[in-house]
Amino acid sequence: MYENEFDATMQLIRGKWKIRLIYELDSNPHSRFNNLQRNLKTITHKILAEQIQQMIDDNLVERHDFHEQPLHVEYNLTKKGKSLVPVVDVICDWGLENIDHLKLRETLCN
Amino acid sequence: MYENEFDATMQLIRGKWKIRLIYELDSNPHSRFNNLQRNLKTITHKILAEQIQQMIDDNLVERHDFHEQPLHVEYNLTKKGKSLVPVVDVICDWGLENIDHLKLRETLCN
DNA sequence: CTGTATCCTGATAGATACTG
DNA sequence: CAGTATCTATCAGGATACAG
Repeated sequence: MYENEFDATMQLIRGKWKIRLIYELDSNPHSRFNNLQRNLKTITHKILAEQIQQMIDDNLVERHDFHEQPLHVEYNLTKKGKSLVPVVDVICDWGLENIDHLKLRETLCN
Repeated sequence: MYENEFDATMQLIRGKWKIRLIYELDSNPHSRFNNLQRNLKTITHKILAEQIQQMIDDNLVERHDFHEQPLHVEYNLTKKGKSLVPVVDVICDWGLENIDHLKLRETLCN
């Protein structure tokens, strides 16, 4: 149960790393756990696992286990997850226009 | 200093009540403190003051003190604040399409 | 009417170590 | 390689009381 559509949507993307994950999985489909951790640089192992799990629960990400040894698991955006990309883009674009670039450590969106 | 444009923008709208405030001030300009508290129903006095103050600091809201007795203060969206309305709308719209309506306590956007 | 200070609680993130 | 468990730090939100 959510307050409203906004809160409901925000809960899906609020997490500190979730947008990064959306962009990451959007540009690099079939990413493996280690790939993601490497690309997100400062993210913690535990936090990555946590945020991915939430996104799976929210049906934003799907997990494909190859049942190989050593373990081989790949992650992808679901259709629902992909549909969030343009939403996130709008937020980024507003930021690009309205946030002082000197205050940005890095640029995420085009 | 922010991580990126997305984080920077999110910080402005992340607060639990900020979108409500944006919509509220957008549809009812020149709102007074009591008005806002009444319309947001379950918000706490202290939290309202806090979130408004942050939005003033972020240059999203402007405060007009009439210097009357008893105190008379009105709040408005700044130009920057108004420019966030379409961004927030996009988030709401995505929610309208993707969140089960049965799980929503109320509807915020058209 | 508007605003501030104190204290408390729950959620989120991170460091670290352990498991199959 | 992928995932879990424990413990800790931080912060946002809220209850309540006080102040100009």
